Amino acid sequence: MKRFFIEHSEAVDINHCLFSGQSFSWQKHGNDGRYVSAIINGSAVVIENTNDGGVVLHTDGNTIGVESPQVWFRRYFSLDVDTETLFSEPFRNAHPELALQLERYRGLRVLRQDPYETMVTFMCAQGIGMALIRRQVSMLARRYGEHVPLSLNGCTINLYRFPTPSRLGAADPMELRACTNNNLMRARNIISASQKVTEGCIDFKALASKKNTQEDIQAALSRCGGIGLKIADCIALFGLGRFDAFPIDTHVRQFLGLWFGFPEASAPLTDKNYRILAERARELLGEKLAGYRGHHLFHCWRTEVRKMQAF
DNA sequence: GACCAGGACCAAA
DNA sequence: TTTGGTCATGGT
Repeated sequence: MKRFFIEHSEAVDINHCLFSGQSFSWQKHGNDGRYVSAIINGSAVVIENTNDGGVVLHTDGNTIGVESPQVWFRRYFSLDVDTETLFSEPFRNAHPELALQLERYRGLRVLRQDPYETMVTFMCAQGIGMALIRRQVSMLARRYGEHVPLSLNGCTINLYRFPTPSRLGAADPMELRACTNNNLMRARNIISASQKVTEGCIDFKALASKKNTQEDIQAALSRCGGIGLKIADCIALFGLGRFDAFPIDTHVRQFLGLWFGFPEASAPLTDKNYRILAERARELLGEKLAGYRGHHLFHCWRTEVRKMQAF
């Protein structure tokens, strides 16, 4: 493993990032949890938290994907977004108590993750708890992903690459269902969507283009079975780097009602109501970074109000 | 034992 | 257009 010291002037709360950014593949190591590991863009990556204005990045090569580790870190943790001034002064004045709570999460980053991995992961996230979601993703990688043993400080860590689209596309649904909470429909949906990626019917690079509106992306992705508005928006936000996407789940709906008094938030989340709420949220938070800001609100809500289990 | 957990989808009203 | 049931299982 090679070591790269990554200095960053902006605050980065790695642990919150990795949980909140849906990075189910990360693993924590050591009693103090100082080391976290994963395979990103085909490279083994270990982040060592130094808590002194930097992190040490351990990788198995000089690049991650096609980028240098420094460039990768900046892009993956979206350090190009200034989270110090994420919420405008008018917003902070209008919601002073909330603004104070949000201060604690300034180091939270929305990650730019692999779109295919993001897609499959969120397809596993329907109507069940976090523990089950993480287990499904972990089982998929173990059963269908390539094994990568990693040596760190004399200990061996067993990592698994996330399966390729062609591997999952060729899987037997009856076998795959063991990894999808025994849900046969979900297994079939993942296989079908993976085939679409392999065949090029779903082209993430083209989808991410700024030329596409949120509606375009939602329409293209929800042609896949098992992907509705919410999952499509999650793929856009976390996998396509579209920080204007604003996914609304049960938690988002709750805080839109409680914190901002949106009357529509008390109604069920039908497609029509979803679109109304998303539009109102974009008006409140600004178009360009609505999803990024929404994720800070989400994480604050989950941590302060609805206690979520730790990373 | 009930209820909820980071939904999608179909049929019926 | 909205409502209700279904898929599934583990934690509280």
